[in-house]
Amino acid sequence: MENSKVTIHDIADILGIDSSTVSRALNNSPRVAKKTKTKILTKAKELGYRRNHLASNLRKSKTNTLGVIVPRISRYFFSSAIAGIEETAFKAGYNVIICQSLESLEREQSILDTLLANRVDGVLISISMETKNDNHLNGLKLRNIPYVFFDRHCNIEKNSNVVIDDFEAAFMAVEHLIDQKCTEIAHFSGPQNLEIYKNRFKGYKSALEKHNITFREELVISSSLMEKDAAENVKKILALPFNVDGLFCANDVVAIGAMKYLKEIGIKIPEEIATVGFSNETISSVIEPALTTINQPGSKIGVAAANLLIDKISDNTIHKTIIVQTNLIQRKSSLRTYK
Amino acid sequence: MENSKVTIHDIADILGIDSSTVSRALNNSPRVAKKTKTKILTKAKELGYRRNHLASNLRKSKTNTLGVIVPRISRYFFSSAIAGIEETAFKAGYNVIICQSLESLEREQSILDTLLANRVDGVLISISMETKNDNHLNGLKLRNIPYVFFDRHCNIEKNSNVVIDDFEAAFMAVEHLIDQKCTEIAHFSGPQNLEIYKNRFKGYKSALEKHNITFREELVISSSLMEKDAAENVKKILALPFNVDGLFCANDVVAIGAMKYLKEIGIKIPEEIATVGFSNETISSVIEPALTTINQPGSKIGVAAANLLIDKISDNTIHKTIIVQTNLIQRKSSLRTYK
DNA sequence: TATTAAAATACAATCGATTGTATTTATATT
DNA sequence: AATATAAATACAATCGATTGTATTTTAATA
Repeated sequence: MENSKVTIHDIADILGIDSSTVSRALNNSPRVAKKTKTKILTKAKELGYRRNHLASNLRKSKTNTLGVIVPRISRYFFSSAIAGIEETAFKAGYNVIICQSLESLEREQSILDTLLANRVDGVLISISMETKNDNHLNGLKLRNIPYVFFDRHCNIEKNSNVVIDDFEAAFMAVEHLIDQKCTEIAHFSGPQNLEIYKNRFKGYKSALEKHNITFREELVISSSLMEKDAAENVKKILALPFNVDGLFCANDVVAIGAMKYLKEIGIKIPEEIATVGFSNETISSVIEPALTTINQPGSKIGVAAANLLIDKISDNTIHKTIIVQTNLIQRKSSLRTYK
Repeated sequence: MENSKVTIHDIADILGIDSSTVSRALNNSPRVAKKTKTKILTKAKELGYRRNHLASNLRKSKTNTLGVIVPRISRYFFSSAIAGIEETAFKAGYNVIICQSLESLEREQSILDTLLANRVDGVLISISMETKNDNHLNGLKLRNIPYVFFDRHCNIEKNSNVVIDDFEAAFMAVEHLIDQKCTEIAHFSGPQNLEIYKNRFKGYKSALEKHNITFREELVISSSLMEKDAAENVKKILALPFNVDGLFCANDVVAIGAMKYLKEIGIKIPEEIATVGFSNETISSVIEPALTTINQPGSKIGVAAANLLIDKISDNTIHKTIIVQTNLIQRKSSLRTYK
């Protein structure tokens, strides 16, 4: 007969011992004799006892809850990161509150308020496109609540991050285009306040330099990287007096938007414009031609971020940046027969 | 100077009144004089007071937390449902714990244990493919913890559900294929223990009957509806002595898998086989030809389910089934020039 | 056996907010 | 002004688990 209302006092009363001993036994404290422990554990099981986390947490002033803030839960990368976070957190006895900023700084701030009100033990955050710094994390800093950035981070010292090497990944992607004999490569970049897009841009530029390809400012277009931006960006590029034959996009969504528009106006991919994206969304393997892209291991990043945060909860003086390996997935959108 | 350690006692001490009055003031009780209320509220704001939910919930024995169980968070339908749930729950002052069963009954059971241990106030669940009934919800029933099924439900009386009309949607989809002059329509169905797949099948059959098209058992294939099942299913269908010219799939994932394979072996879509899916995943508008499918409004379903659960939390005698409207999105995979 | 150290258990305060009951203060009525 | 009534506030127990300190029991040593 499982009854949720069984408390340590009930067990104590039945066994004629003190509730503090019961508590210690249930926490496997060495201060309780083995014989008593088994007696208590048996009775607890028999009565269907379940620890009341509210009471326990109140006493310990811990909530065993982590807050997670992502721009959008429906993006495949974030949903797999969340899956990794949940998995790790649960194993360590933490619950997770998931919130989406929808790319709005204002929402991000109000979410942080909510998380504070809920006294989370730590926060995992991937910042919105509008976010320029970590000022709005002041509440966390003041209360010494640890936080870890993952993927979209702030370039600020003494922060902890789990990220990929955006520079290297972009470098790899662009070098691949060059390898496919592209000579005029355009780049669709994201908001330049975000480190990841800055670094992807730097990687792009650096790859061009290495291979002695002229870098042209006009071929770099920053946008919010939504599907709706794609056609506009493509038009701008095509209006230029350069014969663009390669396109490196800072995410898959804009890459796919661009491909759709290019196909619409009859430009062949990859023959006329070889295209590479970033993130490996589910759609990318489905579109035709399938999109070459950088694979970001979402789940792995989630696991690493959660573990780092849990470490920081016991010792918030830890400052660490973990870099997770990415790889280039070569698909048809960029593979062309050498001319 | 915001300090998270401010309690009602601090406020009470400073103002020289009792903490119970402070508590009542903060809860806007009519038992406190207006003047005192403003005095307390002002001081609370000044000190940066934040209610400790742990203490409050312990006393009220409520957690203000909802549990959500979905098969897989990365499916677009579920992530948008979750977004709707979060939104609604937050507004009503609830937190949400999200868990994924990964289509495993065993995991679903252990998640329910975790949710019980966390004393959630209610549960929203979309059952796994392995789940056959609601026996494993016994823990919830015993403790009178309300729960609401959404999308994937159990066909059990006195349960509350937020669902779509799978029968009607399937009927609509198949009628559309018939309208496109398909005469031998195959159906890829899901596990028959799930109501939604049973109903989609019934809708399929009923549409055939209405239009005097012979129903053939061999043209119905049940599988787990994963991408890996698709090619296998298609092979079975093509091996039959019927000239299949239409395909209605119980979800988009298997539909897309089927399309990929059909294209591979040179069968033209929609000319030779017109195809319709179910759920409107993101990929479906991207694949070529774009997939005709049933649009399930995930966010709307999430909102409705959360609202219904919150209602049940105040009165668990409510038993209600809400049906959310779907619509058919016609795309190229099924639209063929009339022969 | 007496004494001491160590092991096991009991006592009691605490975490912060809530709420039924008791008491004080203010207002209204005759 | 005296009394009755209502309004405002104070008191104190409670939710269930944890934990420092005190006490009792057991084991060890002389």
